[in-house]
Amino acid sequence: MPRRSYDQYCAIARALDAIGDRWTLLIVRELLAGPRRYTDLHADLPGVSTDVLASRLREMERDGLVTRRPLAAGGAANAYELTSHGRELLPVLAALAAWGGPALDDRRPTDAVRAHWFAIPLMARLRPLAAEHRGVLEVRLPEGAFHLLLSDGQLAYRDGPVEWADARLALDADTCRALAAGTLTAEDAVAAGRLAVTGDTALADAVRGPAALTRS
Amino acid sequence: MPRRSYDQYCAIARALDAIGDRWTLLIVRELLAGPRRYTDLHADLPGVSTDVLASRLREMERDGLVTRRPLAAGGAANAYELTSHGRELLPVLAALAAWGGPALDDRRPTDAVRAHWFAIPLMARLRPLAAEHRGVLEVRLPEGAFHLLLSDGQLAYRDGPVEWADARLALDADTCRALAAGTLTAEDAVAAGRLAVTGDTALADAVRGPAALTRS
DNA sequence: CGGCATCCGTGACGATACTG
DNA sequence: CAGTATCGTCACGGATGCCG
Repeated sequence: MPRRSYDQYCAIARALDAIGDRWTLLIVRELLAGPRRYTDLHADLPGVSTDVLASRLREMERDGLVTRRPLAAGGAANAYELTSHGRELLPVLAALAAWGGPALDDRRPTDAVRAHWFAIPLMARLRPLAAEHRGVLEVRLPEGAFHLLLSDGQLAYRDGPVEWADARLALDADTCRALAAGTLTAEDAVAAGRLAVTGDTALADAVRGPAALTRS
Repeated sequence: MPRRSYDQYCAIARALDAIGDRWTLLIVRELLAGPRRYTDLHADLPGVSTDVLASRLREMERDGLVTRRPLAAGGAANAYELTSHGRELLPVLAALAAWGGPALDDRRPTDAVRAHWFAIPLMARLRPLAAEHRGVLEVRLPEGAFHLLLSDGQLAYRDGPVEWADARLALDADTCRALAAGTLTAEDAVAAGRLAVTGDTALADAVRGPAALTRS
């Protein structure tokens, strides 16, 4: 809850009391990729000032969204991690991503880009796949890599590449945007040389197949 | 988009650029109940200052979320109405309501209450009903009334009572909260005298029946 | 070097008063 | 009724400094 509460007996207003402040939901987006350190967060949230980031993390800890854990005994390094209450914000971020996706049609020169920012939009389209497969799907973009964890219909993502993956995608940001938007199918992207799918697992075959990543 | 953009090539950041400002999503919540005038909005958004409300409406009009329409020729009265782009924010509000619902467990004496603020949480639980029935469902609380429009799986809500309804619910705010949270079934609420369902239509029977408004 | 705290300029916010 | 004008306060963003 921010300094200024809406003071309304309304579920939406209560939610906005907790996560309506500037940067808060973007911090959740970062922490959904796994535990991160202060410096990592600051690097992947271009534009946030140091004091605002520290202040938000403190508020989120107080509100039970985030826990702070020392990385090494005696060291000053902390890892910030979402609580289960914080992870439950994924549907909120997914809804926001679905609504804001079309606004990615114009890419401004001032825009920062990180690979894992495409994880949530992609997850929305991979949900049917997650119901039938489990495994690790790595996604490589020129800007970096992230990987998706599929198991029992559950989906999660982590930042960075991974040593072993059931399937790997290689593509650029615009292709990733088009796949997530449903304006491009994986088959068409492969045929156009914009997407490479590697791996000889069932998951890799499923990603290549016509059932996944179809046009919306 | 606010004066301060996040400048991130990310669907979530783009969405927050458009609707992340204070009060914006609550204005959407109000306008989802149908076209409203400035004074109506101001009355149902306790705490918002007049200039901020006017400023938000201007920004939302510029961003294509809202249209302004003169009510009478020559009169100064305008009606603000959501565009289809604005109405597509309903899933975002539904996700926020689902996440923020548990926070309604503590009702603070400073909290304002409006009946139609329960519409979105209730709609989430009535979605299966909307797939099978069409009609108008009025909900009366001590604080006021609203009604839900069901047709072909679509759900919408309007503020205020309605002349004719297929079914009417009468209950208090806490019962409504419990029904929306899934901690109370309609059958139990009727048995406890906390809920009255009137109407002799199929919709009324369905609301009374065990299939709708069950425990979560 | 990571993790903030402090200072400062700008702008957003909230309350009140006022106007066509 | 439907906003605009004014003003004090606070939040934000940028830069810098401190301290283990």
